[in-house]
Amino acid sequence: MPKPAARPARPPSARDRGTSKERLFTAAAREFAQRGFAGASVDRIAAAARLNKAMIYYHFTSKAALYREILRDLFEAVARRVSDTARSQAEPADKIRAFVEAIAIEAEARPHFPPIWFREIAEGGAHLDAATVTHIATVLKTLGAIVKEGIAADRFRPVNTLLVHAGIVGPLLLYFASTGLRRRLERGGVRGAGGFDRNAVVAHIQRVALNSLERPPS
Amino acid sequence: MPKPAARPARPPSARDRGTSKERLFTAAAREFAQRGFAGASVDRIAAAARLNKAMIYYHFTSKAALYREILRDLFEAVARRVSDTARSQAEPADKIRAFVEAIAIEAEARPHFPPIWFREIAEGGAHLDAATVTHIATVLKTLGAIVKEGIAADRFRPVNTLLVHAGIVGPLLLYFASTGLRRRLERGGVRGAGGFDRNAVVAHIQRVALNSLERPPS
DNA sequence: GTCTATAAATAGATAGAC
DNA sequence: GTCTATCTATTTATAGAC
Repeated sequence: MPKPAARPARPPSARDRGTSKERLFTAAAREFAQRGFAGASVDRIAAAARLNKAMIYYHFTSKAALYREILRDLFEAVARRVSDTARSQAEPADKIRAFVEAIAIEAEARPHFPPIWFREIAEGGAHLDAATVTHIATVLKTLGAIVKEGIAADRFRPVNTLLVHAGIVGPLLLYFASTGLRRRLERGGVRGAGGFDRNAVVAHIQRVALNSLERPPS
Repeated sequence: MPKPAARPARPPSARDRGTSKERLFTAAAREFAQRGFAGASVDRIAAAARLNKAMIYYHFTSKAALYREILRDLFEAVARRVSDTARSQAEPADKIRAFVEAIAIEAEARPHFPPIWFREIAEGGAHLDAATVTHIATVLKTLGAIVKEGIAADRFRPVNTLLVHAGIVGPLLLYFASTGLRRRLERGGVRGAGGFDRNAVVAHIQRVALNSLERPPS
């Protein structure tokens, strides 16, 4: 969704929130996350938004365009939050912690983020438009700048940014995307798979990422 | 594919390898990895195997059953290789290294593994049958046993097995599944995203995993 | 084992009334 | 802005000939 656009106060009727475009957008994000691009049905999206299918083609031009818009919105938000992270005067180590926290916050704020991102990776980024690629590049470059800063200050060892990124984003997305699967495994006899403390996960990933970066104090 | 079944020697004609069932299985794994379950078409699978669509229903009973069989085969192979890893007399640290290597080897031997696994996570494990869940549980339990052994020997700190697992499997799959996407990013201006050394990735993940586990030598 | 032909359902998309 | 009705293509699946 481009801009939430300051809306006048409205009776917030339980299930009837937002403009028709917003409702379609939300319903579509959910549907694409659950079923993937090919598996998603414009009929189901419209029904979930309590609208007719034709409204999707009125507000967006096609199923593919709607999906691209969701991807763009998603990475625009991630890129913005991550960028804010790096602009502070904090220590490099704290910036790494903030980077991890930023990804986690976006993954929680937009539950469709981890599943959609996993699917898009599997598809080789087939649906990413140029703007979205730019946002992803921003995330990578921001992390790269933090790492570089830490190395320059002799706090970090020289480590490839993409390895650091994979070490943070891989586990984080795996955790947030696997809620449903972990429940399934729990039922299948893997004890402890279902319940999991969000803060413990974030703290662990922060610690591991810093472990891989920081020089042992001399 | 249940058992490769000792086949008599056959003229290995360039593109005509294997029984019709094997060809369908291979083509299907590729198609499911590229397009996901919903996006895959039985017509395309059959065509890629140079067979008719009806043959899929002859050898397998449905598209869903074929997909489930691929998932089962995949995790059976992973579980077996990982189990072999833990049966040795090696040090706990070396077993962790071997675990990482085992996942990497399977991901390379079956290129459809990482994308299919990402998609299945996104779908909450909807297509996993009981046997497959057992294999996944075996992988988790094997890693758990290694961690426990290391803790008992006072070499590892007490760390939740699922966190260790996420720290290994998350980055590894992310790396192997993102080959296509990284090329796309490289073209989009992220230098160094495309080229990447497989051994460097595995070594890094081994090091990071052990960092998060091992007690500092006293 | 392998094929053709076809059934039956569902998909994305559009025209046009209101 | 929102709807109904419909077109067209594609889908999974099956029947039955060879």
